[in-house]
Amino acid sequence: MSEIFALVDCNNFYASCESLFQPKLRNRPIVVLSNNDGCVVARSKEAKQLGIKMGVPVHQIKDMIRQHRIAVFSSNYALYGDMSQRVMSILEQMAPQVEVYSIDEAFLSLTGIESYQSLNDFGVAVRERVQQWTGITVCVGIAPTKTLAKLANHAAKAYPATGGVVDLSQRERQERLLSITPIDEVWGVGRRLSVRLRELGIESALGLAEYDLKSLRQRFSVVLERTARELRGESCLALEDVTEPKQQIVCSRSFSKRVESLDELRESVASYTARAAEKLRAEQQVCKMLSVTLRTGFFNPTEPIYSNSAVTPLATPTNDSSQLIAEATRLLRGIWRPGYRYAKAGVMLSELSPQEQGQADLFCAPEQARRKQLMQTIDQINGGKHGKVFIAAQGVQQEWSMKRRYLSPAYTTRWNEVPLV
DNA sequence: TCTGGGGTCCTAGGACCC
DNA sequence: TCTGGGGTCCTAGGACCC
Repeated sequence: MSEIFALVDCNNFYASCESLFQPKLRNRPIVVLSNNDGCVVARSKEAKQLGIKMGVPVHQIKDMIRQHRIAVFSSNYALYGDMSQRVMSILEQMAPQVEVYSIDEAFLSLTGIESYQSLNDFGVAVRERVQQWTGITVCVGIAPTKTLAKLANHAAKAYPATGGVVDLSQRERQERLLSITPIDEVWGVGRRLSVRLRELGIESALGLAEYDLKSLRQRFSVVLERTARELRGESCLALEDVTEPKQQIVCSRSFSKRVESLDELRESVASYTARAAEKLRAEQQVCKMLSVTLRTGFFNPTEPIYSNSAVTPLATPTNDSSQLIAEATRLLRGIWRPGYRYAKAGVMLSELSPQEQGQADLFCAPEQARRKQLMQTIDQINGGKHGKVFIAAQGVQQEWSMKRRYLSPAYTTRWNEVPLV
């Protein structure tokens, strides 16, 4: 039996989440900004129509914002994460297997459902239910490989006449779409590769699909060869519905202002470490390696540039916040230099392994057991996220912490911010 | 003034071993 | 005069994704 995948992708996800709770914004241009309110990371349909590009720094479009009365939001990940879970749980009810691929998209396995339901009807049903139950509009692309399903989804978004569902299970339809799809829109072909492919005369997705596989592998890599095979309809990428444990955890942020003092840097690095350690504990893992990075800005040519990082192994693998903060602070002291205006710092935990459960506790030192208890208690109070209880080294004022001037309320995750009707 | 953050996979090349 | 070759492991860097 041949495989069938669907890719379900939310339309303009962050912007849709925002307008959902402010109906007067419907049909108006909306942009959502990156952390620190730096660049545009999401746009409503109307904002796209105004020609606002993904990733553009917000200060470059401030005239447009005023002129077209564009609604501007800081990223509100509490809201988007919660809406995402609602959408995903509907998909899990409807499809036998689901791979949550990102905050706003999921691959489904539809293998076998054709015997009792048309693929297109299934796509339409998914679209309608998600719309009705969450208010979010999705598009559905259906095809025998993930890469083709991506392409189908792209077409469903680009051509409203499709009604938001494209079934590419027929070979003739695949070829027609491949021939009109520019090479850089193929999943797995980024900016660099598309330049090199065009030099070889490969302009369209069809061009890549029909290119000699062996020379693709020789000139590029097995990855691109796989993409070409997938475009031909040969499934090389399986549905990964069991999530593998993470291999590394990163927490880094740009500051809201330039930071020079070691004290403030220490606060920020302590905060990022605490956040990373929370994620590590939520994963039920421990880490063996810790690294700290920091850098100045590099857009301003008049400022001296400096960037550095330091890494250390841990004596015993751990996920204890205070222990990790102590090490991170030590690393930071080693790479901090006075006289620079720092723009960003970050922490990375790596060489992760599963946390030992149960029995091992019996033999670990009482002090260690107490610390473990303390971390568990903190996580419980904070609900597994960062919250009210924290370690003093993180600082209280946090003047460096990121700008979020246009943050919407936590409509769905905080009782006192629930929308009133 | 103002330019995000968090991940994965693959490859080439060096170190080392026999 | 003649100075091997194959294998593994690790790391840094490049490319991609959202």
